[in-house]
Amino acid sequence: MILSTKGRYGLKAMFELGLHHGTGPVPLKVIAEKQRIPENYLEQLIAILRKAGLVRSVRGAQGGYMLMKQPENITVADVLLTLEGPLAPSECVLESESSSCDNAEKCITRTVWEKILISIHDVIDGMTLQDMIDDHQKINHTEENDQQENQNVKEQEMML
Amino acid sequence: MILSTKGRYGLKAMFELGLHHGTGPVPLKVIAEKQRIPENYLEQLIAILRKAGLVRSVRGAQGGYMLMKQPENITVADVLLTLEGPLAPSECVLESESSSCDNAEKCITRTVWEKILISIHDVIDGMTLQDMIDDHQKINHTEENDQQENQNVKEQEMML
DNA sequence: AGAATACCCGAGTAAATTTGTCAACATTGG
DNA sequence: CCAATGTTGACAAATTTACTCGGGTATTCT
Repeated sequence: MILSTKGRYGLKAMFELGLHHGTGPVPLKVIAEKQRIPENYLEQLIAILRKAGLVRSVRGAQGGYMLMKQPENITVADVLLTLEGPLAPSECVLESESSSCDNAEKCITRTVWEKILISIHDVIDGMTLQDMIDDHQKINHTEENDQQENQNVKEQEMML
Repeated sequence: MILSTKGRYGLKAMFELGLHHGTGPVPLKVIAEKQRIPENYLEQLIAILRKAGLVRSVRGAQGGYMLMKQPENITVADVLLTLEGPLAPSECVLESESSSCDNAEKCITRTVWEKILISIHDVIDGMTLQDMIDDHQKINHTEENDQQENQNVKEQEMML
């Protein structure tokens, strides 16, 4: 697996927060249950996201977490890079270590890693939480366009 | 890092074999030294590549390894998938496990993983060992086009 | 034949990472 | 106050990585 559960759980959690954006803080417990993430573990992950400035917390009863920015201003890359670190196929294509690859301009495999890295970033930089929410709405509506609206809400609660 | 040393070492080794393609078997020791790979470890990796039908071996003195197919018929994907397994960002986008994602059509993060997977495959399926060799030759010639040919050979030995 | 060379195979393992768990504490709303 | 919730840091089992090692087998050269 290319991504660890950190990135996978983290994006799910952020998507969940996106769904509830503008409706007050969402408790950790709720995020964990709806997205099927171990609550104690999510605790650690969301702390990382908070320190990175992607979510903010409200302490105390009726507290919880909410997105720090609008869903259209948070990319998938923001979330994944925060939790996973750089998604480089090989260390030699990290900006911080460009000098460590002593024969950088001669290493042919390096150009392969660069192309992979670029293509990954094409995807994750170009996709925001809002895009994910839009996709989600679209799927929901095309599948249940003859059902009641409150049913839609109930279905949303079950999304992975 | 997205790839482990298996994939990274493996592609380097295959590239090295590509450089020597058509000139008889290359001993493991030579591959290991030129590509700076621990010889004992490479032994294991190349065994996997051999079982996958990507290289063949010639035993005995003056033996070694060579590509099973032409460099233009071996893709980067062939090598990486053999050594790393599927390069899926998440297990839910594996063909073998499509049913394990019980809410497959509803899981929005899954569509993100799918897009990443597709973009990675666009790169690795579309690139062969011959492409890498061509790139390598091009770099070599533009940098040393006024030097002797035997110097070129010596430089090749030093490539990572 | 015998030595050198090379591949083959399986066990072991130290270090790092992953994937959590747990407990105590701080803060807030009612 | 007290119940709900976030905050923090320590701990740890399980897995993976990245090898090392040792002995065995096969082939070729001289």
